[in-house]
Amino acid sequence: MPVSPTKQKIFEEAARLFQENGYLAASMRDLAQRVGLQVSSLYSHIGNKEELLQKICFDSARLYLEGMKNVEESAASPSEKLRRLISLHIQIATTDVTSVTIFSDEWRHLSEPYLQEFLAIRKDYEKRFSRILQQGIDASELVEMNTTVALFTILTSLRWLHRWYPEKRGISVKSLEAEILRFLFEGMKNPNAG
Amino acid sequence: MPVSPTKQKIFEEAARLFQENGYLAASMRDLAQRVGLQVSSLYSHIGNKEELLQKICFDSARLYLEGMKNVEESAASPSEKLRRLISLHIQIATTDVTSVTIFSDEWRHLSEPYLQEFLAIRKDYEKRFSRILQQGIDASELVEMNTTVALFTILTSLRWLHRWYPEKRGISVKSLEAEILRFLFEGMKNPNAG
DNA sequence: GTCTATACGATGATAGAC
DNA sequence: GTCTATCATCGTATAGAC
Repeated sequence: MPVSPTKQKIFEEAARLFQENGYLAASMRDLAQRVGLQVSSLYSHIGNKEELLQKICFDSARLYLEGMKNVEESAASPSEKLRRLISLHIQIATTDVTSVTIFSDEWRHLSEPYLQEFLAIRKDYEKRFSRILQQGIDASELVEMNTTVALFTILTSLRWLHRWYPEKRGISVKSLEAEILRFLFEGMKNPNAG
Repeated sequence: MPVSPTKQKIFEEAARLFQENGYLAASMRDLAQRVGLQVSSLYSHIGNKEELLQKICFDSARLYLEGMKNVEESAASPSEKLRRLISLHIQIATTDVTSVTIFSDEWRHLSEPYLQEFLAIRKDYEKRFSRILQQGIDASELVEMNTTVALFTILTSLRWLHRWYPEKRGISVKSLEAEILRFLFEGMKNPNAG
């Protein structure tokens, strides 16, 4: 079903506004001005402010979950799956910047029951991510390590991209990805160090 | 100069409140209730709400800068300096949880000129961190790599600790630190992989 | 669907008595 | 320094005319 152009624009401007100011500091008055409507007119298209946040958060979550599903169903080795997951995060962070920022930082302003639902999805994602790490260890492709520490170090380490990338387009996504993958897999120590 | 006990308590409760709710969602009414005063009485001790945020942000910044200075002035090798810096971050994140959370996430609500001042300090810190990375590369202790990517990957990768640590005391700071240092320096690939 | 007008609560902050 | 009382402002959201 098609979404009306006005509604479309409201969601787009909301994403930009939430990213710039944060959800709480972004007012419906600001949003209305950007869209070119009176505040009350917004409510002909949406129910309330949080609905905007919900859509952004759960749409982003879906991107990650779909990516995870693809990776899980592939026949790749555990470490190759891991590479693809990291690549997925970089891809999303660099192509859907506004959404990812909100998804990453503003989900905490969801009200119940959406907050619980969101956290459950995230926990599920982390669990499936951890499982792949463990499979890599079991297959001796990855070194023996605490998978919880590894999980959060990996996931968190990718969370500067969506804030940093829009400003510094000097580096291509391709080489950025190669650099990050090398860092996480090989570490930064020179193996030939004296 | 000593700080009055009431003022002390106001700052402590503010730190906790800001951490739990975020700066914007934390109201002076909430704070007054926690301190056990009427709202107006708070203003006998502080000028305004943002003053609380400023103190927390710049106090935290000072911790990192002092740590950086100590490391820079030491005679250690570049990679040893890097180890100490990472250790510093882990130390601060696990001992000063409330402040670090606010320092990490809520600085953006500083108003001018404090915001600019804060960003300048942070930029200075990142520059000095990068310099040590570059020295490590020049000394062949670290592998050839993009120092910007490395910088942000390292700094960001440590930013889950202050959110995660308070709940999961199962692991000691010592072994947490060892695990993280190993991950960042050696990577997660098994060097003996077939 | 958009407008004008408005309701209504919460916010940070102040005035002035004690 | 603390209190009670109050202010001005801004927030989300609604009512009802066109």
